[in-house]
Amino acid sequence: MMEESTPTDFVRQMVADDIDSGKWDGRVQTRFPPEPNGYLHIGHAKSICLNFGIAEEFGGKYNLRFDDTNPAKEEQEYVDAIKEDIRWLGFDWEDREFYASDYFEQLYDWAVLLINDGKAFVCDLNGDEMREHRGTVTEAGTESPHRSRSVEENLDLFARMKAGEFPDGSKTLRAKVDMASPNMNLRDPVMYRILTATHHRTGDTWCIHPMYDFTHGESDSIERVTHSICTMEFEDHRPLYDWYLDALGIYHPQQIEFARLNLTYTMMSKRKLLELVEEKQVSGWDDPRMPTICGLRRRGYTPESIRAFCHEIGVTKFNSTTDMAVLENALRADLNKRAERRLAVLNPLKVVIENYPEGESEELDAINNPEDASAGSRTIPFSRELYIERDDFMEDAPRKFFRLSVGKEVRLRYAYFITCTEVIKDDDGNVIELRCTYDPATRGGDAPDGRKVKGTLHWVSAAHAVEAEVRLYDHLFENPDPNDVQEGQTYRDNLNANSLKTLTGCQLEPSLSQATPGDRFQFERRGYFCVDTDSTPQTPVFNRTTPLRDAWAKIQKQKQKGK
RNA sequence: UGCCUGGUAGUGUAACGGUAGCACGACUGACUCUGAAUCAGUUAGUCCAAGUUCAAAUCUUGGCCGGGCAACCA
Repeated sequence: MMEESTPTDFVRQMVADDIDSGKWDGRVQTRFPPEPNGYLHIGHAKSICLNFGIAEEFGGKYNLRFDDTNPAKEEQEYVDAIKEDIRWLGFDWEDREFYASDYFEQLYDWAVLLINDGKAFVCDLNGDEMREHRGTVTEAGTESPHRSRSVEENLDLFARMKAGEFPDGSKTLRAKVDMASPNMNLRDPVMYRILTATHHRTGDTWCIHPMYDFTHGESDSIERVTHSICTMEFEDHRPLYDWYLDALGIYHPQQIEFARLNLTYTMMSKRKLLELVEEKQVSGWDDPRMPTICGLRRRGYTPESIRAFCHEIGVTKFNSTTDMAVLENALRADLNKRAERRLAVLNPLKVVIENYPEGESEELDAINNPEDASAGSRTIPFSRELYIERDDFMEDAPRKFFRLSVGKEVRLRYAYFITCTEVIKDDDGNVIELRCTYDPATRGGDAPDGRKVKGTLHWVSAAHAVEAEVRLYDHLFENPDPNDVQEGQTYRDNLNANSLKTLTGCQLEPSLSQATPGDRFQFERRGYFCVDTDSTPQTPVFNRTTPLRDAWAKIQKQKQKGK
């Protein structure tokens, strides 16, 4: 149990207080209630980590419950994807996988009970009429003309609604609360609507389906949930949550609201994410630029980094936007510790070592992960013709440029010191090849005479290299707030045209030919990369998960600004 | 305009009437066979105004500003 680990946020505080006071007999029971109408995103991860994390920390249980009361929008595909994502995040709900639709029978009985108590009635108003009767935020609504129907008539009508005697939308069951309430949710809310659609679980058994408000608290009650944690937009619904439970006189959990996650350069709106997918702005829900769990997974994020992030950002009730850099920091911190290093040249420039014998090669030792000795080492082949990164060479190099240029000596990582002697250009003046010499005495990367070089470059042996496609990703949106657009524009106008750059002809060290989809590496001096699901042994495809911090790029950027 | 909520460095958060702290970012510097990582340091904050108190980010009152709510969605 909790020893000295003090509560870190107001929700945990509340749970700890309840344990101390014995409010729920020391029990902690939470739930994560997704609607299976879309894919989970990083915002859901925050909720999952909160709900499930609290149960874990306080020795309680957590349920996965699908809030599937709207067959028009929900699909089995989403149920499967949601389960996969939560499992990947590292949570196990054991046998506690529930569906609101499992409670339809009980919910119906409870609705009948409310009718019998005179607390619910069948209403014939259509959508437009109901809207007119609802009033406005400043004016009270007017009661439905059907509000005073007798219990018998209501019972009869509701039974016939269930039996399918009336067309969709022609009648509703409504709670009799208060048409004058300043809280719109309490103005005789709809409990049931007639909606004929095949449900992914109940099929065509039901033509009436309960609304969220009449389902959620009741489901929590059935599952003996102690703390029903949800996002702020349900705060106004809490009075109704409480009203139903009290009217029914059943077990009454506590609803607690927290602020949803916002992240810069992306968005969490399920509706808009769906639009991006449907409009083919991205390749799918798992496009590596998407904030979805499956997108992050394909991008190369680790579940551990996502959980660490969710822990770091805390939980409050005020709306805020977390800097994407915080997520990236959690990612790099994790990957730095576990990703094996490899040498990979993304934009190859050919280098010929003139004093290295033709047709020969040798194996050099390379450390797999300097942060983890147990990762061991590997060998990489070296030969006369190599590739280095194009921007590791400059003809007119500034003083601070520590890399290669004519007459300068640098180290090839784990290999030799080389000095550039000549630049070869094509007819247009483009650099197409460098001629260099190497110092055989520096084998392994150290000079016996103790001389130092300022730069160390990554490289691959041309003859041994594996050719690959590499996809470079950047923010999906230009603006930190995608919805910050001019009049008449939408978030679409904010899409970053350069969010995906595909590089072909990249040259990787040969050990990478063994990599399989999902494998993560650090390409030294470049960033963290993972093998994409599109990858095949013939044409390997790597995604750049995130670049390494780049002090040199920063210096250049500052110089450009200064000019 | 009514109701519900909330305002602490640039950003995200902590401080439970008693020294405003942490993380990310930014900026220095050290170290370096990754211009990475690591280490050290700098920067910068209680929305405003009154009040209560020996003492207020915290309590009171009044402003100001932000978010949510008028689906037979969740």
